[in-house]
Amino acid sequence: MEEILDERSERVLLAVIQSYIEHPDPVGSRYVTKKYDFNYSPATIRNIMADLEDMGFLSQPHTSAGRVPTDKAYRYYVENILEEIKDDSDLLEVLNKKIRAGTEDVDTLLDETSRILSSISKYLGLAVSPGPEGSVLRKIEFVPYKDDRIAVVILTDEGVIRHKIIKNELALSPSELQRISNYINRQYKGFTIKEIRENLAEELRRDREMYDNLLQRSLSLCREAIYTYGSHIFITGLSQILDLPEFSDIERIKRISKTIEDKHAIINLIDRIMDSEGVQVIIGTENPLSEMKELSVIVSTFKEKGRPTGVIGIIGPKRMDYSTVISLVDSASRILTKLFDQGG
Amino acid sequence: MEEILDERSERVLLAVIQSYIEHPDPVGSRYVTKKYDFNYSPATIRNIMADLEDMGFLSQPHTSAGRVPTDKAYRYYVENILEEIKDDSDLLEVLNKKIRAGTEDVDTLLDETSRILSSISKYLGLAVSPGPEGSVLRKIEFVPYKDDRIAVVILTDEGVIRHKIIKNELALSPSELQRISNYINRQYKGFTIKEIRENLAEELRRDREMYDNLLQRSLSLCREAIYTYGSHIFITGLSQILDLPEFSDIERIKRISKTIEDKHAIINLIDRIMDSEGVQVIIGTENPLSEMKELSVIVSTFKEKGRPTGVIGIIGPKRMDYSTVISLVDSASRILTKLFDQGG
DNA sequence: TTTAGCACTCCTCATCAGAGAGTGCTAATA
DNA sequence: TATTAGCACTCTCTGATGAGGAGTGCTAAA
Repeated sequence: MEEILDERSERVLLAVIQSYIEHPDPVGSRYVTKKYDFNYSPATIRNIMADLEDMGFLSQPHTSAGRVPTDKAYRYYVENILEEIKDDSDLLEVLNKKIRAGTEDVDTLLDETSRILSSISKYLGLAVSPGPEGSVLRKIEFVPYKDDRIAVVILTDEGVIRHKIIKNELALSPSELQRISNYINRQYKGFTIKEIRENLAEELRRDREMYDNLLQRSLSLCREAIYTYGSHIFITGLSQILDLPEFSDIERIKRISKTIEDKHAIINLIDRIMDSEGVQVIIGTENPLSEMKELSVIVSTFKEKGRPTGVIGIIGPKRMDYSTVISLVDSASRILTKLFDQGG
Repeated sequence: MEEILDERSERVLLAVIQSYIEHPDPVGSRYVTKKYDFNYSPATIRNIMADLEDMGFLSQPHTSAGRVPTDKAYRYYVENILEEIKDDSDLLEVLNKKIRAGTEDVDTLLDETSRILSSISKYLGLAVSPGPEGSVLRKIEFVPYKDDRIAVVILTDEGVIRHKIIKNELALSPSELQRISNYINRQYKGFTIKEIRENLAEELRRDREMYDNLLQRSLSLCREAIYTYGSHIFITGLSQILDLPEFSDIERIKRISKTIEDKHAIINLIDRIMDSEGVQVIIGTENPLSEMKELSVIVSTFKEKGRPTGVIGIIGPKRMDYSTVISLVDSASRILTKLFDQGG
């Protein structure tokens, strides 16, 4: 599967990619020799580049243009060539400070993180809050609100807070609500939302005949409360990437802004990532979302108690500065993980 | 101040504007006579158009092009020509249904409303939740959370729910927190957040010497809780307006997307509107935000108990279909107002 | 007061040629 | 045998040119 290039070809490939990352113009053989002072003539480089094209690493927009890296080239670059990840302590400082200064509500924190990632990288910042599997119930409160309404507040170990208003169809009194809160808290604290959902379905089925009135009420109320619990997704910095030369094409901008608005699709994408360790790099067509075939996505999970809970990342053009971005995402996820383990 | 046009000029102006709204190409005299069958020749129309240009209603991109309406023309159009507002009951149906089906949390409701306005109008949807002046405290709860954290939940009469995590620096016990909740609720229920803020500052100053310990704690905790309370702003549908021909210019798109991201500026704009009755139309350069000089903003407040609480609206190109959009915004604000007065 | 006629202006679009960048191939070279 | 110089070729890009068209303003006639 994995092709190995001899050192010389690799150097040429690296040169083409680097040049293309700097400015998105097709790279010619002469330019490569001059800029990266090879000890070979343009003709030799041309031969090598022709070989690289045959192997699928480079492509030509048209016969007499220079070469452009393919997705395969970027993949090879990320896998094999990339220098060690540098810890950019300046940026980390900013990130760290901002994160600590802010509120501790996870949604706000992630929104902020996404913005920071965007402003440092000049690409799109991405952050996804813990979903039902990653959210451990800490406390649930049923607070009487207007006449026939109840406000439910859910607090999780991870720091996610969610609220919801539901109808008080059974006309439960404040003291009953208090008792229900207590019951659910006793019963389900420490379980993930997903586990609670499943448990609840089970119990409701089982208790249908046993018919303990308050219990039934509690359970169905609780079910309603956590029914809509899901990840929140933050994508920020659209105006940043509009400055990039590859987005001078309006059709592209349209596609991208539609993709960003469709958060549903992105949640699906994220689900696949949750199982993997470390920083994930998804280049162009590797992405199952075809709308993102001209973009690369760099993501990493952050963890709480060793379990992946959420995702942060950066979305940018394929010709992005991978080493910087990867280390940035990596560092950010470490910072968040540390923060979570302290704060938990 | 207000110029009056004779009927014939007005008809010509109307024709130019309507044509330009249909498609953004400069309108020529011949086209006007043909399309809107005037009983005059192109030459006559030309003379009229030249007069309208002198008066500042029309302008020419270049000597031998047709005419384009100026901001002044749109203003005149909106003030004088616009037919009566039509109640588009189909759209209202959709809006009404969607709004009722959704949750009752105001932020979610407004987000949804903004999306609906956008999808119906094909422009940007705008919605702003009640700020400190428009939010009447219904209930505040201090819930013990992690070790040294308190979750504060604020419920308002309008249906806004806000939560915040604050540090429990004074190590207050759950029962103390309960007592504080009770105290604040008794004291401040029915006041707006703004009033509470002012009151709180006052009381804190007064009590500094009197020194009732729990009271002091309650007040400062409460202050911290409502300190950050502010409007939330929802602007949706960027990808919608990218399809419009006037946004085929990238620089424009950049400007607009930057403007949208800077919600701060928009909040300022909104503040001015809160005092006015009915639907407001802000055309191009009338807008204090210079970044929006190529856009028009149609907004209206919605009310609770006769008091304006929030704002909804539509942002689009200047050559928008004003009568439809105005009636849409008007209807939407009525629906929300009704909803609020029932639900309150 | 209205309109026909006309010269004029300016934009748009297609065409074309020349410059430039880059290639692949071949033959000479180290 | 690997490398390189040379060269013909291909393709894009740019700017110039010119025809066509839409629309105007002005003048003079109806």
